[in-house]
Amino acid sequence: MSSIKDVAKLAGVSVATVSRVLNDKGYVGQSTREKVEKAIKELNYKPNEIARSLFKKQSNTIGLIVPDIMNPFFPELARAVEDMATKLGYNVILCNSDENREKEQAYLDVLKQNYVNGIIVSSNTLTAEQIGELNIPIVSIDREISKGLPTIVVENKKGAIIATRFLKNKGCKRIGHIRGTYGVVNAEERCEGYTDVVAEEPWFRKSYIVNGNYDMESSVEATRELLCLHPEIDGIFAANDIMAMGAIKAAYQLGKKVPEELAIIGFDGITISTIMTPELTTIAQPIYEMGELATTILVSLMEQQSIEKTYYTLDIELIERKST
Amino acid sequence: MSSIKDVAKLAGVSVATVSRVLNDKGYVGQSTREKVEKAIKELNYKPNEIARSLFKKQSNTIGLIVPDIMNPFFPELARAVEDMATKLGYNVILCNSDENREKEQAYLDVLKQNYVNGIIVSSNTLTAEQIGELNIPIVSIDREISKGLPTIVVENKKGAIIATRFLKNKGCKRIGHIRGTYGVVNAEERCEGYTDVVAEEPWFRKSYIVNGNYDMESSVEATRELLCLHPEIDGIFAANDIMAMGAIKAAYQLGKKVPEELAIIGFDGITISTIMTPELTTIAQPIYEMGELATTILVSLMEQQSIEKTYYTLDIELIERKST
DNA sequence: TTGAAAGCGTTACCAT
DNA sequence: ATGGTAACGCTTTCAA
Repeated sequence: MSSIKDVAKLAGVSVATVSRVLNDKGYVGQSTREKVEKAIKELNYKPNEIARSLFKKQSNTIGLIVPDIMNPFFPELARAVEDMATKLGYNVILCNSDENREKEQAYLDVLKQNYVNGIIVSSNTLTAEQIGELNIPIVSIDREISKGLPTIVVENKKGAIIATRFLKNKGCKRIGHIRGTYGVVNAEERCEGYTDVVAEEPWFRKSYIVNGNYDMESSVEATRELLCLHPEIDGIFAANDIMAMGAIKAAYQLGKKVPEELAIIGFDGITISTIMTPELTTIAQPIYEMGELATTILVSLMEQQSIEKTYYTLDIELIERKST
Repeated sequence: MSSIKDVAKLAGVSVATVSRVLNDKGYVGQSTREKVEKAIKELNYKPNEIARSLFKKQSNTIGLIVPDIMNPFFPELARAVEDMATKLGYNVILCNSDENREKEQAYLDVLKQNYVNGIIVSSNTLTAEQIGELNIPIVSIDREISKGLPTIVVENKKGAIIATRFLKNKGCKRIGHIRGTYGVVNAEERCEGYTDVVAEEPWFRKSYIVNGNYDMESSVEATRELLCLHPEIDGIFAANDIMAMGAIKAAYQLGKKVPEELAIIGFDGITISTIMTPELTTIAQPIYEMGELATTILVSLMEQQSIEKTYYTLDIELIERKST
């Protein structure tokens, strides 16, 4: 790989001059510029980003930390972040924290050591102080960390309320809930929303709520338990789509017809939920938009542009399909 | 952030000494080492990876370029690569090429400019020469680029043959094929396998093969066309699971029962294929193993360890579930 | 308008 | 056993 020195030598100028044309900064004569450009092309020279980063203390990169890359929600989000980041001239490093505090901290260190300009994170272990110490722009997505931090979330509670009410209006007499991962903010909020709606029902008991881990397996398991314990259940609100899909599967295994005997509604609106049979009814988040918005805000922060607002609560939308 | 100089100053030694204890290289006295370690802890010092990379011309990072991060196959692969890379002490940068030549080239440049130690790529536009020019270890996964290059693939043709024969043995009289993306090697191979089995059938015509793009939408579309043109079809081999899921959906829309009136088999064995209703019969690739193997091989290459073999054709496995 | 040189944070070589 | 220093490839300040 040729370096700036090679270009300078070939063009018969100093490296300073080459740097100037590279960055379009400072004065450089027309003919000199042409010479340099010719040399660059001839050598197929590409600036060394590492050296640049060392000097600038910035690497033109943003980090994206997600808790579970196997949940389609996050690839969809990642896709949006990547698209927007590319558009704005940044690269993205995708990190999978596995919902694990140590891994997350390790990635944070790595990102910092690699001079990322900013980080988008979906975390429930990170605290506001930790972020403060990091001393680099961060936006939180999908999960609120602290009211004061730049954040993109949706109205989780409201969504859960809509979902549960919807089930009720559909005629469900007994509604169960598959909770999201214990300790995750949005899981709490969605559970609260559900509870708000059913708390007053005479039939309601704590055991109508079972724990899942936002993944399929745990949901199949949880749903089976739930349905064995409460065979009278005729409606389930799952805290995300993957778990809703797991619930459908469990219902199928137990010989319950969806939606005839059991209505199921999810949360997220991931693309894949449309190809289930039956297609999944869900509370859809504007996933792509969330990713774009997070990126835009982060970049504004990084580039110190003043922005009106950094905490966004996006709206969700009930999409009725065939599982209810 | 504190630098090596700060540590040296605090410990009352030279930066060279600090570097020695950091890397456990060269002589350093016991008491000196302790002083330095104390200073490191006190300052919470973390070496600057960028500076390290600049000197070493290596960034302790491997690049992973995939064509479509929305297809669950690739997150699963990415997950395996990431796990193994972390285990071996490397970070991974995930890039989504979108099956697009320019994006791919751009990422290749970016990775190179960032001194990645090696790259794992799933590509059908990349040529052997391009890779040679890159002058950095590369392993190709999921798609063969050239026989001479380190490669992890599966027996695509054999898998396709097994799939098609299986449909035949199940009693299907007319079998159609949803092809993968045009121009992608494994799509060709899978199509060949299918053709091998049905070519001699009296009913067979070219129009039993329709084109999909390895994604859901295109497959729904293609399947509808196929079934309208050939309503007599009672078996479909889709070149990947996502398209098989699309086919199930299309069948459902057209009022065809799966598997009673139409058997459908996919290819890949992605996790999500188990939660369809009906669960998808598929030719499963050992996805996680492929990712691990690719990473192991790449790292061996990077660390110049001699390795016996670099071209791996892994075996596939027919998993019979409910869609056939 | 251009060039020389310092500096970014490391590592490794050469002295001592 | 330890320290000084050149070098990695770039940007920017200061002089000319």
